[in-house]
Amino acid sequence: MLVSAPMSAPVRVRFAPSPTGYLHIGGARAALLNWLWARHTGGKFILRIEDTDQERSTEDAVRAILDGMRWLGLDWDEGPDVGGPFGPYFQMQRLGLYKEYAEKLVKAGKAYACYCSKEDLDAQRELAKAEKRQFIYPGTCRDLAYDPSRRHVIRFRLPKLLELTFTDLVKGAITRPGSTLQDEVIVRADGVPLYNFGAVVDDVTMEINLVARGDDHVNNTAVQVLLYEALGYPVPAFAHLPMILGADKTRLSKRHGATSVTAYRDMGFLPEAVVNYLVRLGWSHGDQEIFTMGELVKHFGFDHVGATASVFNPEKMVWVNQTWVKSLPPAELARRALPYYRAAGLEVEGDPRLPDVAKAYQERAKTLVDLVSQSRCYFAPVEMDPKAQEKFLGSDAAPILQAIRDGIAASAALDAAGLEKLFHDVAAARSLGLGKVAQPVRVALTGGTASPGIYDVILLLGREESLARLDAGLKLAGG
RNA sequence: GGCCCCUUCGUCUAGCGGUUAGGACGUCGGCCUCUCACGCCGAAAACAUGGGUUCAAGUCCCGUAGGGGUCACCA
Repeated sequence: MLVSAPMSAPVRVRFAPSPTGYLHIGGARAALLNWLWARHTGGKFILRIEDTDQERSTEDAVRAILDGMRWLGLDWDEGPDVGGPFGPYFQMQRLGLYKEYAEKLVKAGKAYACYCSKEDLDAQRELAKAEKRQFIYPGTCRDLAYDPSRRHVIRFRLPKLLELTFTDLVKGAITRPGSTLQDEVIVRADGVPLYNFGAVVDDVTMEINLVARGDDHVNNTAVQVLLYEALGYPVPAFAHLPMILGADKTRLSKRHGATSVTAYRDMGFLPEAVVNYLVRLGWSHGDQEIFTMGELVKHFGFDHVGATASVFNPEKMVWVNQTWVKSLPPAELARRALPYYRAAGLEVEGDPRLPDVAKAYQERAKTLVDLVSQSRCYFAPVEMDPKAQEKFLGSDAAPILQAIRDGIAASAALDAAGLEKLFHDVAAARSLGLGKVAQPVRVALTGGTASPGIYDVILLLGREESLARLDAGLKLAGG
């Protein structure tokens, strides 16, 4: 008989990564949705490290995952570093617990020792494959006497059943024929539990009442439901989140480019934007595209998580990021850009122009890296683009540069209105369009053809630097 | 191959029996303009397919096709 966890209990959800690599996009989304649900309901978000695969788990990966989550702003109420009442939160530190629960099952006849060798089982699998048969463990050791002195694993004794149905919050009812299930190994020969058992024991003991995870786990769920029952605990609610695919519609992987969240940090994405993009991949709230964390917490629910896998679209993520870059207060944007300036070798710390630079560039920068590279001319010598020079700093530019130079040198105080008058006067005196005046000046001042409004550029550079660069430009123009 | 899940513009999606099938990214055209952006206006672009149920189906049911996932002493 299935027992459902009472949903009136405070929500306890978890993210349980295995530390075999960095925090990837898919894991980040699973973590995010769990976190949002916990915050939405006022429940708890637990972080548990499933490090029972000793071959592949590393401490570096643990660090990378915690890093990624912190960067995204996903704080956990219980877990590594913060502890909690149901710890420890690393599975390898909970071995005694699994042993205890496994022994309970064995004593109750719900699990048994299996002495089959890996080699033997592999051979049986091969044979089945050759005969185009499905291999299901035949229960060879089901009724053997328990002999702890022989090397053995523990297998779950599958109850007789026609089929098993559980309800998924995003996919609805999912039914699995009992004939496709088998006596799964739940504890290895070395006493370390396997995923299906470790996760269930932990979810039970940590009082998790909603399990939201990638839908690559749907096929594990039937056995897990049976394990909850065998252990005598209520079954939690499940929400299986569709995969994130690459452009070729296969599961997102390294082949598809950057897949770690920290790679996006390094590329100059804002965490708000990554969160915003990831949540919209599969979840929606009407037509709204841009959400603050607060709005997400307010509106998020599994009822609007779609059941279909979605393709990761880097262009749209860039757009989301750009939208966020535009919306940050300039001083804040400047503060966020600091590490990226440093990474680019630019010493900008304490430069009072920073917020103004950010303001001038925030609607043209798609990322923080972009912001830095576009604005480096204020913090480093001009790097002249040869094509720009050839096109705009010819001999005909010399008198224009000279006129602007003289105008700036003669002006009492530099301001936008004065500069506008100067440029218009210079243009009018020669019957030129404003562009004919502004472009050579822009190239002389920035080294390129694209920049914010020319008056803003001059104001950012200041009188001395502007004059110096105009002089240098004059030299190049043969003036 | 068995089993499970999925199927609205190229992509992310709205839709929860009656809509000119809406929005967003991207694309294309135009406006704005000192460049680049931003912004604004406009265009092309979708219900995989075949049967049902119903007065009425993108919405419900079944089949087919396609896609994804999973079949370990990995998670």
